[in-house]
Amino acid sequence: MAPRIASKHESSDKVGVICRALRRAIIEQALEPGAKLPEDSLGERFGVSRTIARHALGQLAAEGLVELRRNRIAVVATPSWQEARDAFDVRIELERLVVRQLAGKLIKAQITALNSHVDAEDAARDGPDAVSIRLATEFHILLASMTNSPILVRYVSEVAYRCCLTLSLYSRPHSSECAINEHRAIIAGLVKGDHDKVMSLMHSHLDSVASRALVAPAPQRGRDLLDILAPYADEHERARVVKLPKVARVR
Amino acid sequence: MAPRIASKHESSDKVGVICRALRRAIIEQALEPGAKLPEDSLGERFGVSRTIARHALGQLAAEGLVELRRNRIAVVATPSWQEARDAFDVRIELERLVVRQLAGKLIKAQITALNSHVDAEDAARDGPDAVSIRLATEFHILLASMTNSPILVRYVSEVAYRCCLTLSLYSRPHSSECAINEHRAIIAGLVKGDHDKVMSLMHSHLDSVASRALVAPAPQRGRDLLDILAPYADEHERARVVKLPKVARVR
DNA sequence: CTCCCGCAAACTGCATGCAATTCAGGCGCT
DNA sequence: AGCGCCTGAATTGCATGCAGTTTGCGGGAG
Repeated sequence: MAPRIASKHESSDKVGVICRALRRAIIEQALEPGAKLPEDSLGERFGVSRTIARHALGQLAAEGLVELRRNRIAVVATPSWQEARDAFDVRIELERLVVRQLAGKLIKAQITALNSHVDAEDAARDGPDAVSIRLATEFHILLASMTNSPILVRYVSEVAYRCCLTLSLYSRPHSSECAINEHRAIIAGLVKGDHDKVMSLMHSHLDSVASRALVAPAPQRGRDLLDILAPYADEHERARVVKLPKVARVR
Repeated sequence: MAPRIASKHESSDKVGVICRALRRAIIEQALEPGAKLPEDSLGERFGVSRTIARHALGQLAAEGLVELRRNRIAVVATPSWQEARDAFDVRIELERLVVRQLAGKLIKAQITALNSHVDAEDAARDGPDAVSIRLATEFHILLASMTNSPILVRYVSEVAYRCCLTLSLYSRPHSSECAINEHRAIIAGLVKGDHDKVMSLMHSHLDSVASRALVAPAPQRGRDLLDILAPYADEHERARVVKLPKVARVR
């Protein structure tokens, strides 16, 4: 097949494309924990060779989203309850750092962006759980990205994705309503600039997410990998990780 | 810490071997920031093909130790002063979590292990800086590994390595003496079990390491002119909305 | 002598091929 | 019928080959 010329100098990163697609499929629970990810199927679906698919799996494994056992088919990670708890513990500390850095320092455009993201969460409340879970996660990533600290962004993203994973393992039907209000409260706290207050807001927010999530196992079984991946195969690159959602498009 | 149970994110022997070797070479400053890492040289040196070397570089890039630019030779990462500062900020939070979890919970064997590690640091005081820096870093990783939280271990390791990198960039001749005493104090605090005390011990320890390391945002080692100029090149991209927007001495 | 252009070497991006290992299920044995 | 072995298909581990890009150097023009 004809290799397309890279019109955008960034989008010829095939590994990155696959990683983003799989990440998204995983956090939207299209790929459940334990789902198999054979290299050829992936390569075929995304139109690349096994080499590339393999490389992408390596990256995702480094992020903890995928488990890679030697000579075995890669699977979506299945974090144990304890690992999930640990992930939330780490996440709480990291996000406390995020809001501590951001409190009182947001500029207007950022506040606008946050508010419209939460509006999008609101709008998605009636939609599928998968989307609202993803949006809720992306709110936290959006927040982290405002620190302009690449390290912090990366770690918060990773750990948030992993927490998302555990949600799909241990959580029962999602009720995101309160989470949305808590997000609004956090924004308000950030604007107000009270460091301690907003840190404790974030802390209790994540605590409550964690305790809602970590109640009891509720496994469900899956479908065919190829079907699941079909919607993700050609990425609509618009939404990198977090971007202004399709609803309230500001500007 | 034994590589016995390699629940290590990355898969097999060969990639893991290369990663560990390079990590160590980097933190011992055998490979300075900016050093080139061509795939074939690596492959030849380690007796593997480029494919494997490439995969290893991908992993290290995910950890932030290596910079991977498309169609360009991979290089050892050269974190900016600000990135270094951010890394230390994250590290402080993570390690506070570590000691909070460990305070008063260490068993005798662990205490012994910690003490003998610090003894080793002591013994290496007269040796080359590289070794004592590595040992000091490994002390923190050893500590983290005692939490039995794989996530925490991974993040602490990563960020500690990155801080190490920073040290080789910005730090002047290392004086590890006080660090050793601080390590002993932390062990003592952990045994005693006073959570707040040991958290603040760790906090001030890392703070002092950071401030010893990040004295001035002026790199002094022989670096590429282009690297030095990099912060000036992107201009608006670099505008950090948070974090001392005014006082920052851009130089 | 300096600067610029262009070409060859070096290097990466990626696909493909082959050997080794695991997986699935059918057959024989008890 | 149950259990384990054995065999072929599926799948991974890894090396190599080819094409496209970058680098660096040498020669010619100014």
